[in-house]
Amino acid sequence: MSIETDIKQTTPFKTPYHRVMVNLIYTSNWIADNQTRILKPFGLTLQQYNVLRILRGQHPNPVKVSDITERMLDKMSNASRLVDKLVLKRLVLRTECPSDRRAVDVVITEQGLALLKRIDAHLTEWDESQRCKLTEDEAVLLSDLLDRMRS
Amino acid sequence: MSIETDIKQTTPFKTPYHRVMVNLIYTSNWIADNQTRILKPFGLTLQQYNVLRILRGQHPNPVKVSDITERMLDKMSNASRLVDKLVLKRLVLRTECPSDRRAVDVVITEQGLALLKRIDAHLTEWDESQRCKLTEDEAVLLSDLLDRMRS
DNA sequence: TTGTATTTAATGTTGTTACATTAAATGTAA
DNA sequence: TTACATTTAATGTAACAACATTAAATACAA
Repeated sequence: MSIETDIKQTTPFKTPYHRVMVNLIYTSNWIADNQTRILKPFGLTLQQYNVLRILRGQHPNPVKVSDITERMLDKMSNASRLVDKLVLKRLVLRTECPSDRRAVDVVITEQGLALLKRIDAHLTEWDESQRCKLTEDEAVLLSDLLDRMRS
Repeated sequence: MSIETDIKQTTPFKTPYHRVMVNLIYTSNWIADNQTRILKPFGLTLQQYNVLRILRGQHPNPVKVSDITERMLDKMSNASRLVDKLVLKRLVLRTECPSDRRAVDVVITEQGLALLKRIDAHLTEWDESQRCKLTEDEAVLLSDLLDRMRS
């Protein structure tokens, strides 16, 4: 369905550039909504899930809170409080970094890894179900266009 | 810059499909951040701005709160409270819908239209500055790929 | 070493969002 | 009409985000 139909736009967009901006935000929200719905039964927000993924990417090495912030999709202020939540759920461990006592090392626990594994099955299923809509070449092309947009 | 560099991704994405999902959310956040920064001096949030645009699109006809909700880019629960804020700033008027007393008609004021006009100049300037990054054909292609992704 | 700037994480505050609930108006079927 | 379901907006709430500030540790230059 075209973006105009989706948002019940009555007047046409001024330019294809404006159309693509609106379409991007709409599509991004659509993806985030889908993923949030999948994560909800597991008691994780999208952001908490992203933090866990970052930690798994470095496992078994620790990641500093500042590094987590840098790598989050939305550069946000609060990796600290997100890690708090994950510590409460015993999905990560927080320890003082030995080489720099300002910094805090965060590591994903076995429990965290196990949860991610269960969730990945569901998210992958959704990914697969979407996959047929674009060919692999089109997915590559789309990513390249996005990269150039931000360049 | 490629999405991998932007988010300091160390391990490659599993598939081009996964890459495009991450890239989409990242790019959408990038656009929203830019627009939010432009709107801030005018005391509007991105959502409030979007509501005003929807109202301008129908001006001088009123739009019901439920219609606003339907047309918002992120289908959110709170058009009601957003309209509250805009009423306080005298940018919109809220009146009971004569034909259905459950519904509430919202209309943008002259003051609202004037503010939008001032803001549009700035946002258009940003749009223009970004425009050279994609040709018009590429913008059309990008929108089409996004539409198909959601199809 | 000392003083100053910088980095890092945590916290305080304010506003926003997500979700559930409420209350009023309307639609509908018996 | 009456009873019941549905629609609509508003509100209560808890969690979250944005932004500024704080406090501690470190870097660095004089």
